Amino acid sequence: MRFWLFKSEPSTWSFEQQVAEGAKGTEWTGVRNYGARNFMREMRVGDRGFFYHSNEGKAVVGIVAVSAPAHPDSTAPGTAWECVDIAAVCAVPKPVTLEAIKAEPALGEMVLVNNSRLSVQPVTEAEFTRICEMGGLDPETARTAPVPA
DNA sequence: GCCAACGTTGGC
DNA sequence: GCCAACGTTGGC
Repeated sequence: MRFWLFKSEPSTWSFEQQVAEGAKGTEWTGVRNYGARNFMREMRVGDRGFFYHSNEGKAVVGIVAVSAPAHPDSTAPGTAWECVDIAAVCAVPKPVTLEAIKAEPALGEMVLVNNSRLSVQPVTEAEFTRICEMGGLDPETARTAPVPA
């Protein structure tokens, strides 16, 4: 299992909206960056990720799971762009802010810190674990809890 | 609202 | 294939 980070402006698509969509999940459409697309191609069903609110909140607010592998993005012309489907697993009890992430030495190598504009990013297992801890969420639960219906 | 960083586009 | 111009993102 690998770990990822999905970034969204809450005014466009929030974690609360993601939760409301349930286990089937939703297409993570709109990514128009080749690096981000390539990461989505590497994703497998069951991989876990963080849901990050950019601009407003600027914090990791939830855990998601990949519910469908990469497929053409129906909102893009042609088939050059792809997306995966993701489903909400659970909220992070204490959202982990960008400020807190930057202040944590163990997270200094995160893509979020070093390339803040990439909207889909890989996260290492160590980073995943540390952020769960900071957010008051048992990392084992974050990795293994089933997606609620 | 500003601006820096970055990715993409398009002219050469 | 290079690079300047431009648009967008996202933190501040």
